[in-house]
Amino acid sequence: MAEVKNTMNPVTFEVTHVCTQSGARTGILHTPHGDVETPMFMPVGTQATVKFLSPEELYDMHAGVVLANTYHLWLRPGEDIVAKAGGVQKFMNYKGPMLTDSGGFQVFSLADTRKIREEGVTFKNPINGDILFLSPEKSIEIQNKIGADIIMSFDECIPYPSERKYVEDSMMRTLRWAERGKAAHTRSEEQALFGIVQGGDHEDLRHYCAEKLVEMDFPGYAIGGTSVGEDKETMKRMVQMSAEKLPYDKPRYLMGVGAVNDLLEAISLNIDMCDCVLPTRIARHGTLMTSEGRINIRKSIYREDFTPLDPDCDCYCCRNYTRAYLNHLFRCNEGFGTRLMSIHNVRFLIHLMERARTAIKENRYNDFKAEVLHSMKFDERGF
RNA sequence: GCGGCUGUGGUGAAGUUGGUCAACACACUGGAUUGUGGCUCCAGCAUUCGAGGGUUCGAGUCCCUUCAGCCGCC
Repeated sequence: MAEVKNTMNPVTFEVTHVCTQSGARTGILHTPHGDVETPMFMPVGTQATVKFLSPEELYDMHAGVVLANTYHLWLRPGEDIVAKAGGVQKFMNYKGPMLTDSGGFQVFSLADTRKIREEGVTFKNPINGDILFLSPEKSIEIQNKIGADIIMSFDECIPYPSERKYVEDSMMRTLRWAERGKAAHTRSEEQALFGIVQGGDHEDLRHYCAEKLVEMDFPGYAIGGTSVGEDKETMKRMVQMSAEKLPYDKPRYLMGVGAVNDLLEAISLNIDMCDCVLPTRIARHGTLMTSEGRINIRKSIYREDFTPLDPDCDCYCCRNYTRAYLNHLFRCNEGFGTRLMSIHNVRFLIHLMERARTAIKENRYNDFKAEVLHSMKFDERGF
C-alpha cells in the first residue's frame, strides 16, 4: 500500500468546469495542506511573511496558496532553521498551502551583481557582500528543506527585449537546469516541482521549451519571463504560445502577474494560478484597488470622505474604516494604515477571483470580465 | 516718544566686494509600482524677495520713506 502512495503526486489538479461563453475554466488544486479552487491569486510573502498581514488573517480571507522565496530564506534565517521549525508552514504558522519561488527571479532582479554560467549563478549578497552561488541542485535542496507544497524549477528570467540568440541560449540552459533540478528533487512524495516555460516572445522557442518540459512530466507548469516591461499584446502572445503546448489537465501558473486587467485576461487564456507583489507593494505606497478603479488614498479629496474604501468589498478594512481615516493614517505614515490597505488590496484580488470563478461556473465569464474592466475604467482591451 | 534687531513660497529657511534660471528641506499637487529588502521613485510647485520710491547697464542684496513684529529705554 505504501508503494502506491509513494508513486502519487503530492499535488494534483482537476478541471471542474469550462465556461461555455469564454472557454475559461475552474478547477481544484489538491495539496497536502488542503484543496484550493482555481483560478486563484496567490499573495507573496517573500521572507515568510506577507508584509503587514498575519498568516491567520490570510487564511481567514481565503488566501489559498501563499508564496515565499528561496533566495531570501536561504540568506535569512537559513533553510536549516526553517527545516528545524518543521517547514515554512509551521515556522510562520500558515495553515494553507505554500509555494516557494526558486530564486530564479532574483537572478534577474539583482542583475547588477550576478554572473550566470552553466553550473549556476554567482551572486553578491546584498546584506554583507559575500559571494554566493546558487545552482539548480542547490535551489531544489533549499526548497526541499523549506518544505512548501509546491516548489519551482530554477530558471533564468531574461529582460525584454533581448537578442534572440541570448533568449535561445538562456532558454536551453533553463531546460537543462529543469532536468538537473528534477533529478535533485528528493521529496517528490511531499512536494510538487513545477517546470517553467521561457523563450521570450519567440513562438518556436516557447513551443520548444513547453514541449521539452512536458516530456519531463511535471505536475504543473509555470509561464515565466512576462511582466518584465513588454507591452500587453506581447505579454498575451507569450502566454498563449506557452500555454498551447501544455497539457490541458495540468495546472498553469503565470508568474508575477497581479494587475486586475492582466489577471482577467490570464483567466481567459486558461491560466489557473497567478502571484504578484503588486497588491501589497502599491498598498504601501497608498494606491488601492477598488471596484471603481485604482485610487491614491493620499489625495486631499479623501480628507473628509467618510465612506468605506470600497463599499463592495467585504474586507476588514472596508467593513470598519473610512477613506478619511486611511488618508489620515497614510499622511502620518502610520503602520496601521499600511496594514489596513494591504489587507484590502490582497482581499480585493482574492475576492475578484472568487467572483471570476462564479462567473465561469455560470457560463458568463466574458460578460463578467467586460463589466469589471468597464467599472474599473480600464481600456476596453485590457492586458 | 527714542534706540536696536528682524521682515524671502503653505512652513523652516539659504542667499553681501549688487550680475543668467531665488539653494535646500518639509508640506502640497500629479504620476509610477507586476515570480518584493515597507516607510520608494519620477514630475510639478515664489515672473518674485513686507509696501512704495531712488541709485545703477543690472538690486533680495546699496540709499530714502513707510508699514509690521520683537527687544530695550523714557
